[in-house]
Amino acid sequence: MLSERRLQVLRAIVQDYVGTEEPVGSKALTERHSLGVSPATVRNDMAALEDEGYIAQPHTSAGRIPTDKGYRLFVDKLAGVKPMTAPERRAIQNFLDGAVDLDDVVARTVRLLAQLTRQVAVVQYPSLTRSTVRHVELLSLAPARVMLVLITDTGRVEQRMIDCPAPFGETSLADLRARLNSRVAGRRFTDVPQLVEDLPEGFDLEDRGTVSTVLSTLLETLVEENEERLMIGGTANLTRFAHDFPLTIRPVLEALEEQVVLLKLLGETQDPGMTVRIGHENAYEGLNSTSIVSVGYGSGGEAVAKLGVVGPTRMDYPGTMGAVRAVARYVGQILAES
Amino acid sequence: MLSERRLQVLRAIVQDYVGTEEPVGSKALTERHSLGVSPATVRNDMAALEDEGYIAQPHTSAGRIPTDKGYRLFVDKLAGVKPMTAPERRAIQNFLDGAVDLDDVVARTVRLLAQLTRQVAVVQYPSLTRSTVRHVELLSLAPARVMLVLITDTGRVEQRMIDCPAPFGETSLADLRARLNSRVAGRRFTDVPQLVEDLPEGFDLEDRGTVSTVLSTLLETLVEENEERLMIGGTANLTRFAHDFPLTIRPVLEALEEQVVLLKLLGETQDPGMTVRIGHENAYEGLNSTSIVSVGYGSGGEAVAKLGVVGPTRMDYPGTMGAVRAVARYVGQILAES
DNA sequence: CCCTGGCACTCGGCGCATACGAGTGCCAGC
DNA sequence: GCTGGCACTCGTATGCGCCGAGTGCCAGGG
Repeated sequence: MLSERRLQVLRAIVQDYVGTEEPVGSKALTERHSLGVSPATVRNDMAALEDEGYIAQPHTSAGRIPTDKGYRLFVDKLAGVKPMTAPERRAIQNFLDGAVDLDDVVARTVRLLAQLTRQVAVVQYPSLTRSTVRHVELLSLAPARVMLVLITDTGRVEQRMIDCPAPFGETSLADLRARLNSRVAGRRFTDVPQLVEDLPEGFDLEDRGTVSTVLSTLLETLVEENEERLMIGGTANLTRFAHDFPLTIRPVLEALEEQVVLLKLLGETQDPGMTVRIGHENAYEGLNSTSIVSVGYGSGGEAVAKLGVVGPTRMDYPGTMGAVRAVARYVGQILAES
Repeated sequence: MLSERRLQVLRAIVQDYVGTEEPVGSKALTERHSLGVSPATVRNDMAALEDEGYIAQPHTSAGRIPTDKGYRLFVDKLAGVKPMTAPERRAIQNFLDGAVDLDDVVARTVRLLAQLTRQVAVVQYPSLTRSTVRHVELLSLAPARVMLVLITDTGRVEQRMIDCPAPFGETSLADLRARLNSRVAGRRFTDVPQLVEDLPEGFDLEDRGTVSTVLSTLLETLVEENEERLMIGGTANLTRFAHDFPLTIRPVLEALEEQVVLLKLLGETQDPGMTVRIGHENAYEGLNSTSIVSVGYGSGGEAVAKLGVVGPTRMDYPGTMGAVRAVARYVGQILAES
């Protein structure tokens, strides 16, 4: 177990390193923080911290920088979440209040997060898995052509074109629309398959083929859309910490384009609260020198999706966590209102 | 007017520079291209080309690199469009054929363009301005709450929530839906305002407020959605030509996030064919060291949106133009089919 | 037992001088 | 108008030496 002072030393190292982006030495530490002890003592503490793997030297006889393990301890034990100031909270609310639809909410959220944290922001579209069906609409575009429109309670809309095996009358369509909605409206997506199973039986023989086609398209849409989408913003911020590496920024950009990877990382944790994944804790190799701060958000108490930021491991964790938490909270409010 | 050989020298310089990314000298030129003259002669030609502003020296006594003006001449007069090979064409078609909806078409197009050109790809969603209304759907979610869903002939769907000034019955809604569609279905967006102008008059006094609200929301949606959206991909490719500059990549990333800027640049040219904007020809400062190759695409003969790539001015113009043109053609086919 | 000041040592970064070589412009000759 | 030759330029690479921040270790003192 580390002594209290050594923890303070670690905290000071993290803070200084995050601020200056340069390895921090014992002398500088004692000057900038009132630890009440001499550099020599700090050196001993640093040696101990290094033995334990919390900090490391990039080169012999240089200052120390925190390791992933050091950041982990910092986040878990040494740092709180820095709350947003009142003006910041107002700005967040104002900015989000102007949104006109779901796309706009997500787009604004991404911009906002990117600006607040000056890092890359990632916002997952509200998930369909935990959502409910608000309405299913069927439109006849041609005698044997139907458009299926699925509307969720989060305001998301998905549509599919369906080529029917046989012409399908306007009255049959209205009938199907009514029966379908009476069964699935307000229900969870996961429940839909059972709910519509026996629906074709209520129709004339000639229409059953079309009804089945429509239903299977609906189920397909539900499944496909479980591959949720992401919106990403603030990639220009990557250049801020790229003086050392076009080498490091490339895999990050690649990871950001591979939305599957990001979705997996975001989804991995079931923790309802905030998650911080530091450096090598991210399973994906290209993100080994970044940290991801994410949190669930949703309209009710229930989280329906995640949002977060991707930044260098040397990030301002308290500030970032504060911003992420605040934004998630306000987005939840906005979604609940609409 | 430049002599034939001098044009050949310019062409050789552009080709070599694009290949090697290094300033090209007179000796290397004669070795790699059979110009039939000695380096000294080439030097004279190069001096002439430099006087005319087609090439420049980064430093005294280094090789020459093409200027924007040089690239311009190259693109206009010296280079053709390199057609895709048959296997490439097949690959494009296969890749695009798998798309399930409009979002997917656009997403696949972006990926494809980025991979083919190894640059940043930009695809504008099919524009609503030149599109027609396929269907307007109205859904009653609560007594005084209506959802408006607008479906375009390109398969795009937009939805808006409407709070009605007064409760609105299911029958009135059905009535409005029918009347609205009979007027606007199949019509161009730009024509919609006149077409619905007198619609409220056919309704009971108590319903007119709601009808007006719905109509104005519809018109609003049309206008708002004229701010078209973009999808961008392949940003990781920026790092390929960034060994010299994290300084150059940043403004490009910023420009890519400012979709307004890109939309403006894409929209600026009315040329139905391919447009190449080289370096400073781009009005936006951050893109002064990039070139944009863009072309319109659409389902009929008519272009409804643009797509293209953003890359360094030192790009392979013939190849890029070939890829852009081919992709645009196939996307048009896909859209026409659906 | 822990803290402290002192001291020798390490090593990366910076400035400087030098050498190298690619490339140029010019000129005289064919 | 093309060519070969030649002197010149200048950016880059290389090697060297210095400097200083920072360390580890140790002996002494509370």
